[in-house]
Amino acid sequence: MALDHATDPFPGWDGSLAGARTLQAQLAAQVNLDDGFVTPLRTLAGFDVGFEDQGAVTRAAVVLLDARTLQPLESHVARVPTAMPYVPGLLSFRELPALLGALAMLSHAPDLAVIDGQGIAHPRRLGIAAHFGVATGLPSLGVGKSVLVGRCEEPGPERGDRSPLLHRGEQIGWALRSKPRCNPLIVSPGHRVSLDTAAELVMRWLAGYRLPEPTRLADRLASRRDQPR
DNA sequence: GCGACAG
DNA sequence: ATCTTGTCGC
Repeated sequence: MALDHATDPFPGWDGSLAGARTLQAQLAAQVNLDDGFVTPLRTLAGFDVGFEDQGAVTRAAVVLLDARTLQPLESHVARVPTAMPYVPGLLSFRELPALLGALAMLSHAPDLAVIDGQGIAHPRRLGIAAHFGVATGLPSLGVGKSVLVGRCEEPGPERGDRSPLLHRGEQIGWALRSKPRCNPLIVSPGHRVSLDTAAELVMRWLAGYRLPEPTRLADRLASRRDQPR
């Protein structure tokens, strides 16, 4: 996928942490929470990040899947020098460059991107999945394994049970029981996906595991401590 | 001021 | 995220 419309993910950023937070607030205003993806979805892209050389290299994996069969069509791994430490709330400034590198390796743009981490379930409503969506213009949503901000009730024990994740009086996502006896997933919209749809889509992509297929397959690629070929 | 804090 | 094998529970 040629990045013809590639926009700078950090426009005008001065490199400071304060500047990063200010930029997040600005970019968050561009997030669209109305469903704006093609129906029916044809392709999905799952993304995840891992590290090599004690963190010196950031490795982003992407897997393109057929949205109907959930079968993988192609996958790639991008490696870029790590430029930022992990700072809670600023994850996208550390991992987005690698994710965009992986996206650029796809032969075609996906109809929707599924990213490991939060969408709008973030202090300033711009978790990495939302940031990715605004930067690329692609519909996106986040699937996290734990909460960054907000509170929620423990969802019921059945597959599909869910409870709203609340923060400052508004719903920012869901705690979703994707599999019995497993900790709930934290699902939130990224860009061009609504709150309700985000949870429904993730349920649709489950195949017997805690993680939905797009992120499960990308995870497997991103965290292999071997075959750097 | 003290904790909490995606990956 | 990463360092790391077997082990307990369903």
